[in-house]
Amino acid sequence: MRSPKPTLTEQELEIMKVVWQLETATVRQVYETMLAHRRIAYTTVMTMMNILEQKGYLKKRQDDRAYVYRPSQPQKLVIRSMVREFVNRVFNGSAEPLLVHLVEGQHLDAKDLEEIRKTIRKDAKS
Amino acid sequence: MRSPKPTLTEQELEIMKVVWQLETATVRQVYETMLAHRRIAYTTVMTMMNILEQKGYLKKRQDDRAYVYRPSQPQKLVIRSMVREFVNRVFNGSAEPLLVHLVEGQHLDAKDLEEIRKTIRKDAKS
DNA sequence: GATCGCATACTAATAAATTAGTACGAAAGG
DNA sequence: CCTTTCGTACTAATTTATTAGTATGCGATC
Repeated sequence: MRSPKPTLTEQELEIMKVVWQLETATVRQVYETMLAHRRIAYTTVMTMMNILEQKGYLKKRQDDRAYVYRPSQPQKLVIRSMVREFVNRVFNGSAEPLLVHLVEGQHLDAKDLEEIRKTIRKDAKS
Repeated sequence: MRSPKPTLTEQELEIMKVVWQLETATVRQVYETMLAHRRIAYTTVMTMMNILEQKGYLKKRQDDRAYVYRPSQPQKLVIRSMVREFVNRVFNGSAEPLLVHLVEGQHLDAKDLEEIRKTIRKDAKS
């Protein structure tokens, strides 16, 4: 199972974000957290967490009465591969045009740019 | 019709890329182009181009026997809003972390970074 | 020990995305 | 004119995504 993991759908990502946030979570905890943002059924959350486990994004472990889930990969890694996929899909794999869009599209303000400059400098030395 | 256009699905984006490339295209032209990359039926392409027209991404005009389609918006604009959406979905709207991912994730090589530095400098002055 | 609360397993309804088939008309070629 | 070609319109099968219901079990409480 050297999983080239199936990709996360929109809703699945929402769940993953919550679990990453909580680090470890039961269905109920995720459910409660999501309820704060939108109407959703407990069983919906459960179904999706099961799917996420099948897809290899979550691991579950029995604990007392309920399962406790935890991410099987750090958020950074997963998001990184989502970025890679997006770049492939939209920009045919080349990241530079994405940058141009970000800079030109007012997605980034002056503070961001300063941050980036620093990051680049640091990175460029290594 | 102040269209907050429905978003493009994966396959629809493939079609749009071809049409942007050709600037103006019939179903057959798009079909031929796509055939070079993968097996697909003529009618599939037609169906999708109809959907794209309904969604407001393509305009058609009768010309001789077949319709001629053209993009109703420039590629840059559409892609920009896809980027915005992605940033919203994955990074809760803040673009800076995306940058960090790009830089750290070996998506960008040294030449890219130089390019970006220039872009940023230019942009920062305005 | 019957009932309530909470958990899971299993099932399923609905919607959206993807792919394509069939019918049919116009025109082009013989 | 009849057949082939190419085009559209309309229909639809299949898959994937999204959302949730129902059945059922277990432990705590009255």
